[in-house]
Amino acid sequence: MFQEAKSHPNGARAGLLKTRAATINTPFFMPVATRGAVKGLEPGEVKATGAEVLLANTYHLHLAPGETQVRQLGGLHQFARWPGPILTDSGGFQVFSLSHVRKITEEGVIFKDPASGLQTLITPEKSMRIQLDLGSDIIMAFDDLTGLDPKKAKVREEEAVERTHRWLLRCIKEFKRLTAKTPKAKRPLLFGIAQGGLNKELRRQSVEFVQSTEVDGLGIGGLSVGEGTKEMHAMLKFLAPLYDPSKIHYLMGVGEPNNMRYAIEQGIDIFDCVLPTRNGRHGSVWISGEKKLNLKNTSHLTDTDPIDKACDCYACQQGYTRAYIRHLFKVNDPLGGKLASLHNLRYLQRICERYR
RNA sequence: GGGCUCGUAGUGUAGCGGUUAACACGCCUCCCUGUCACGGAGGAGAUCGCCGGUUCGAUCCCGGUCGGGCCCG
Repeated sequence: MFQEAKSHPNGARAGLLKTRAATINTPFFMPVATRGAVKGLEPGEVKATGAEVLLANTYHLHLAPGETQVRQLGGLHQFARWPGPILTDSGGFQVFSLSHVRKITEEGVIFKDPASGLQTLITPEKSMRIQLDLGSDIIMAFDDLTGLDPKKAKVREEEAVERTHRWLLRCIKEFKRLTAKTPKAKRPLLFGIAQGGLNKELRRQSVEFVQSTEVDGLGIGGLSVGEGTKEMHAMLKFLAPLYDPSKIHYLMGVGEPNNMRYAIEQGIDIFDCVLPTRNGRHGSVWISGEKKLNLKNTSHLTDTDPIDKACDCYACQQGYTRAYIRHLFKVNDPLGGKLASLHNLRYLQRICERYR
């Protein structure tokens, strides 16, 4: 359940999201723990960056170790030692990101696991079951996400939006069936996802449709998939007045600092993104002044500054120099990626904290 | 002293009588948005040990020379 506490003339708002695991202040950013871990980081380290909710992935955890295994081991919270809320992505994004190894039908999506070669059918119903088995606190509807292929975009986009809506109804039905006996306070939340690519009319219809259902939150999907910043911002601005203020608004996959700020001022409450951790592991960090720094660059060979003098993250506070972290990257020590990840995560958390 | 073998980018290796000499690693720069991802894309870098010969043309063939390695005395 979401409760708006205050809003700012700039469009940003702060509030509380009540989940069965904890009540969280919004806006917030979720680090991505696809397979149950924020790559290379322990839960305590992630928490220390200010993160309170983690995002895990239905498809990846279904493949390994499997939801039955996770359930038998006490659920994802127990398994991964993260007591806070966990949001699970439905596997819908993999319809897009693994588009070369999947086939969409009305029933669901057949994925071919590139590692084992095994084929798996994920349907809206199955996605609900997996997420409940995992023990997720915020369950995402299974959606159909298109890319931005300019040739097929229009037809495919309409089809994707309509299918996403049909699948949402199936998700809700299955979710209700499976949680019928669960007391309301112990039930996870269910978020629906609006699609529509860069088509405003489709987007409007989709947002309105999703908000008209019984979902607890509205996910904005299908952005940050290759469109330019201008297009994305224009869409966020267009959508802002359409949101139901009593619902929470989750912009899926966005986490580039500028985009996040912009989105918060367009009424967005939740974010997730792989950028802070993936970029971190690849040596790229954000520093004050909206700058990006590549720690692997030779210019840091003898650089005794911390990543960012103004930063309060663990890596900067410990006094690790850019020269040292560069060295770690050069010799392939995972500590480099870890420190940079912690730094980037903290950078995004500070943005959210300021808005709160 | 005799025989054999090797010498090509920072390193390790390909290669072939014929236009810009290949590959891996390393190096440099950029990229990454609901994670197939310690990943991806570009780039710099070699007078092919040296001298001479054969040839229309030599990194490649021949001779010499220098350097490394192995074997026999």
